Amino acid sequence: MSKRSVICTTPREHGGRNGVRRGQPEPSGSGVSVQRVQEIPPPSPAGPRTVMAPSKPSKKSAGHGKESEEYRQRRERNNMAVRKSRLKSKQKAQDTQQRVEELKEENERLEAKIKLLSKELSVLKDLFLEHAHSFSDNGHPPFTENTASGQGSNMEQ
Amino acid sequence: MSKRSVICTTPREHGGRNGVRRGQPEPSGSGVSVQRVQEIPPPSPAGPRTVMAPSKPSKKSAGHGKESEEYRQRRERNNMAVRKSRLKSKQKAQDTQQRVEELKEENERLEAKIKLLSKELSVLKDLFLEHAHSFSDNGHPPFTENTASGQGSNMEQ
DNA sequence: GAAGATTGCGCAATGG
DNA sequence: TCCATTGCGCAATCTT
Repeated sequence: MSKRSVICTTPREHGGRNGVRRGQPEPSGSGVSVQRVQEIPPPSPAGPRTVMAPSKPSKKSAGHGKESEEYRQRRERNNMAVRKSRLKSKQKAQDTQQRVEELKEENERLEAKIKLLSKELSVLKDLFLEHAHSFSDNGHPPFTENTASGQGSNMEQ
Repeated sequence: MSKRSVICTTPREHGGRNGVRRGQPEPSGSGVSVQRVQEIPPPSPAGPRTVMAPSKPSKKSAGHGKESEEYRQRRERNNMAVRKSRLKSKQKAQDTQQRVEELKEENERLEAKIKLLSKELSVLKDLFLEHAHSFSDNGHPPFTENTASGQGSNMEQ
């Protein structure tokens, strides 16, 4: 069923990395609020390790620190691309599903039509048989083509 | 159409680690305490960074550190579930796509069959018309049912 | 070769 | 409580 998870959608933030990023205008196309919250409430007791962390983004707006400014901009763009791509993907899946429904419907229609045609054929054949002698009198052989085979059972799907 | 509402105020930082495997990650402050409550995290420390360090096996095996041991176990389980779920999802999408192909093929078959039946019907009708007089001689009116209408054009797809 | 599109992966919230 | 789903961000790739 449709599920509308109302999850929190923090536009940015979540940062897989440590989150928190310096203010960046960045109008994320989605038009989401650019609110950003704080994170990491509980400071780790033992001692926060910082392994891969570049260690100190003190001056983030540095010319082009790998982890600031341009980086952030690229991340944001990629995030948008990802959202877009996923939306598209989802849309496609939905379309495919719908296509299945449509095809199933059409199939039913076609089968119904086949049934009808078969029936008509059957009736006509009966009529033919019923008056076969008439043709015979005229020198016409009843049936010669595969057109007529049985009565109600035609089809070999 | 799942819509996302902006409600949650993500307090914690997501540890979107990179694809690297984390042997013994030590989520120092992962604020995993509260759960299911989405309220603004009162504490808004000025120090925004807090880089969560990936490893650093100091002594994470603390008896039950909120962010170690049980936490890690749960995360791992969830990750497995996620992988499984995604695999399943992907599989389903693939199946659906395949279903479309199958249905399309069947549709073609059905249409071909309809074409054939229509042709047969047409032929029979022609025969009927050709010998209509024979029936007339027998006192049979040519056609009375909707069964026969035109010649080559029957039905409205 | 940089920008955008995909894809795999992990996290967290939520549904069941 | 556990597992399943789902939205999201990051990073590696692939495509353009």
